[in-house]
Amino acid sequence: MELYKTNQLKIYNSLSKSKEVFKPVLEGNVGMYVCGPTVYSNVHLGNVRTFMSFDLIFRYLKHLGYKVRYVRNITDAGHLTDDDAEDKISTKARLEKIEPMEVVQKYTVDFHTILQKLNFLPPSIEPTATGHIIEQIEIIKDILDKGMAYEINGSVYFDVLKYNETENYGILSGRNVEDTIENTRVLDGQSEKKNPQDFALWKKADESHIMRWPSPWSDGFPGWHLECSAMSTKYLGKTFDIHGGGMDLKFPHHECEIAQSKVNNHVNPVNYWMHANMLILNGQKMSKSTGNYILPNEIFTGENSILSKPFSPSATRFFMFQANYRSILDFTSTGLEASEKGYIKLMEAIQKLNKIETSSSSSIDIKVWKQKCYDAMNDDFNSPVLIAQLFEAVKFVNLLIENKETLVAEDLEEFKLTINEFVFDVLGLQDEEQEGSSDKISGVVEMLINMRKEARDNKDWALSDKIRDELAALGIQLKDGKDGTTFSVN
RNA sequence: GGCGUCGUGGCCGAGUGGCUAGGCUGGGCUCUGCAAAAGCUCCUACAGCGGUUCGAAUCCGCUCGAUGCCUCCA
Repeated sequence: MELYKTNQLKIYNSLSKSKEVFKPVLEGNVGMYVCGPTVYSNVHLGNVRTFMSFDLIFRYLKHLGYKVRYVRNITDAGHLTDDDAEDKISTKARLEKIEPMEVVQKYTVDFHTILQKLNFLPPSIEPTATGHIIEQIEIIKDILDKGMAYEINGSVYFDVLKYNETENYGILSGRNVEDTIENTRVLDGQSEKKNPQDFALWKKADESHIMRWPSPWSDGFPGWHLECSAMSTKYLGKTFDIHGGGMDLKFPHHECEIAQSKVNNHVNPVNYWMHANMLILNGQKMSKSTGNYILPNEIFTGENSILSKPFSPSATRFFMFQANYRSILDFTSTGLEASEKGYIKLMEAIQKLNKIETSSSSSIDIKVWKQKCYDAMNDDFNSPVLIAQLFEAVKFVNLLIENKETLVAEDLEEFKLTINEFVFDVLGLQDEEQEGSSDKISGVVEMLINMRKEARDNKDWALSDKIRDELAALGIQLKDGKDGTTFSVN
């Protein structure tokens, strides 16, 4: 039987600001849409955090036995910048003297490379904005037909005030339109809009604009928020289960998506809105535009002044998951160091699992422990609490090795299976140490361990310490236990 | 200015009324030829002020501080 039938998953819904029991539209199936990156520069660690949070969510939903269709888009059409009315991708193209789609290609490849290093599962569908211009134009036509948008000088704008007469613009972000009127800054080039809070569905392109498509209104490009409505509806339906994204997209992006879809389809597009919180650096949000960011590759190579050393992808994943996805997380080198040590400790315990011997009785209640793991994840994907339970398991492993605790064969199997499922399938960690050391190296080290044992038996401390110290210098640490010596590669 | 979020022990980070996070660091003990590893153990905190309550880190109010959004942003 599928696990979701016996596990009550609760999800924090940004729309209701509370945890709700998760009930998908279609039993056993989940439709999830996450706003992907705008591919005009290298993806930074802050971007990665959001996608990693949803990678965890995707993995756990799958683990529970749901059939998940996970759609994560690539925004390759660019968005307007506020000062020059030129979109980001064509700005970058001019700067680097290459074609816009070349920029898109370059940074899409970078995005995929980074996520692969970090052991992300690929989404089910990864649609692009430029591949769905026709769908977007159709939605604009429909919104115009329904009288919720107006055309001026070849551009089309959504009429927020009119929409708000019958619907609630601000339902997600907690704003009300009256406040928005008073507090919207006056920006240049927006005077053609009826009201400052109206947002563009279609923008007419001026002569210099490279990325442009024909439409009934002008040669131009789609507005800021339309692509996600178009693609989520196309692949997941008018109402789907989960829509995710970074906290900074809540307003206006997601608010606008709701408005567009509501007019277009007369139903609420999303049942559960999920927002991942920001990763901060030097006390401020990581952001491309302010230059306050760190790139994943800089972590893997250690080439950044704030880092004391390089850190592996799995250590980075572990660091992220030691905080809840809804909390602000502060990125520091010392924080990563602490997580790395914890991660190594966990991996070492897993390597020791097959050395545990079975017993005629169990002194640990594995079912109780296992349930705590599920309880943690069922409580809005509480990965830090899951990790705390995994450290409980580490303690168990060490005690079992020393025969201070015992397990019968059946319990031991369940214990091993549960650890492996949560560590590798759900958290998506990898045993990098194991992969780094080949069988040949293991054989050589085992040989040296045996030689050292002979030396120790002969009380030849000079030789035994020499073997130990020289191996340590090579990054191989020997660990003397009651039942012999083991080693780990750093 | 408006709409939010947050303020937990040396550090990072869970925790929404009474019971415990967990990791890292540091101290002690056990084990060990020594060391490391491992185990046990100690350092027991909730920004401030007031209120509700038999009882609050947890609920309410105010103050202070931090931060996000309000313009593209994960």
